[in-house]
Amino acid sequence: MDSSTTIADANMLRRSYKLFALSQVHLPTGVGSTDLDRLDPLIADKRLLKRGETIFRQGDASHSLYIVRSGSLKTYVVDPVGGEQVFGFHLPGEIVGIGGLGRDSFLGSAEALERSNVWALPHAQLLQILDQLPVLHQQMMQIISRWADATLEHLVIMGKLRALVRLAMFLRSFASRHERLSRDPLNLLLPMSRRDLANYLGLALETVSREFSHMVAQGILTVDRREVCILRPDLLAAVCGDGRSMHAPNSAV
Amino acid sequence: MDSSTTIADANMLRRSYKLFALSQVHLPTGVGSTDLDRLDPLIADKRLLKRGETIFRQGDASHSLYIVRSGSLKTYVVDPVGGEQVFGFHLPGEIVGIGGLGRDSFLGSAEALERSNVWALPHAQLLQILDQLPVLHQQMMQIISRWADATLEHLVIMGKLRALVRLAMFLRSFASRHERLSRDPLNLLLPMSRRDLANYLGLALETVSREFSHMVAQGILTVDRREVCILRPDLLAAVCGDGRSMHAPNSAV
DNA sequence: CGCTATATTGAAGGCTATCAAGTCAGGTGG
DNA sequence: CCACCTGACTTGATAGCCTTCAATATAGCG
Repeated sequence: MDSSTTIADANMLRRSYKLFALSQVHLPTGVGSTDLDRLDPLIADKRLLKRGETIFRQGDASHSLYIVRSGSLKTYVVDPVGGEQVFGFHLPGEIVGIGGLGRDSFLGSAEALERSNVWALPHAQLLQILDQLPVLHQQMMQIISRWADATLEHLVIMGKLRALVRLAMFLRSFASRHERLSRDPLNLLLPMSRRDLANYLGLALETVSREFSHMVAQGILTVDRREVCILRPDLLAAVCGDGRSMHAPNSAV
Repeated sequence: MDSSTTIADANMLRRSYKLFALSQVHLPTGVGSTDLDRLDPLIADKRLLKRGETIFRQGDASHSLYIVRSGSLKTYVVDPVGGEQVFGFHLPGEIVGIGGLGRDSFLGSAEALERSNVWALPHAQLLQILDQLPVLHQQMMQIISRWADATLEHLVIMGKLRALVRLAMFLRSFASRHERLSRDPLNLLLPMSRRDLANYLGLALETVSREFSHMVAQGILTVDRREVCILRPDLLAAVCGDGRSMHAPNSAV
């Protein structure tokens, strides 16, 4: 990295960070909600969604990316026959609609899991900004990169893992996202229903419930509705590590 | 176009070429073999891989993008415990990068399934090529978008579909890629082993073999080792359409 | 020619889906 | 305020698809 470039871009970067502040990308300390708040007047399209409302639906014309400001969303596709497949849950600071980039329409739908605030960022505006500030491309790439990461992780989970391991891996992943939001990574509040979670994990609703109970019985966590408390992070990690295949010995403490 | 835009795009591509990693996408249709052939003298690093050799391995420093010229590859990740998960198979004309996807190192590995020719596009050369083929600038998002398409299709397959349906969907998808290569879409030559295919589909090796036999028994196709002949495309499509859930009646013709 | 890897096929068992009943929380209306 | 109802969740029993173990057959290869 060339330092003069870094310095020269510093100003633009600071101005532009507000676009991506608190996004999925880790930002330098000091770039916080203040910068994001300065973006406020630039965002023309702000929406307050109630539970169950959608930002966009599969097939809608795609012209914007969306930044979750509060609340949470799920994204999913409906396959031709009517089956639904959830492929992500999105917390504040995260960006949805990436699947609509470079296409005329969205690949899937995005629905609010609770009362949520969402900011729309039109592609045109985004491209204009990126053209003027190449430095931001790295930010953009990291955002897309994170999205790809999450998708690949999802694929691994769906691949050939036992139900217990799938749930454990999800909880660990969700906990780390919780932490990024300065929330307690051991006290999770799941915004999604058991049905959505089960769908995401490629399991039946009842199986998810059963595996929750299983971990509670082992003292790994406590569960009260959608409130999950991780009592033994070490055991939770052990569950993920052990269950590599289909045949995991129950003897695994 | 002004120079600043060009520079901006170049930066964007420089930052983002790693995103092509693990993609199943084709080059944009506007970049056909003619254009690829024009690139020939520009490509310094052309590699002939034997079966089992890798272009790159998970964790290697990522500095190049790869175009499959002949043969075929598989991309996969090895999860911490040793399990392997195949993400995709890549035919001629398709792009395989590696990608730390926004990182410095590759997210997975790419291995030749047969004797294959692969062109490497190091960072510096990529920039030159992009200057000569500005169409790539405009279509990069579409390439990413196609990658997203393929990944989501993979997710749907792994989600909650019966083994028979997974295999049928894969065959249809593979047939369409065959067709894009001007090959007979009804006479497939699968480059991957049953093990890799099973892994990709999230099934056991034997299950894939069994479902092949099942379709043969129904007269949908003939199978001889890795040679698959689709006799009844209509029935194959019906299999995909019917088996939406876990409980598909065997009565389906 | 024999060895190895790949693939097919069979049998038994397990993990998970499905069906079903029951519990609980939240919202509504009398 | 309370009864009722609806939806979300839990728990149990059964069935089924797929995995695993095991044996066999065939193609590729030195």
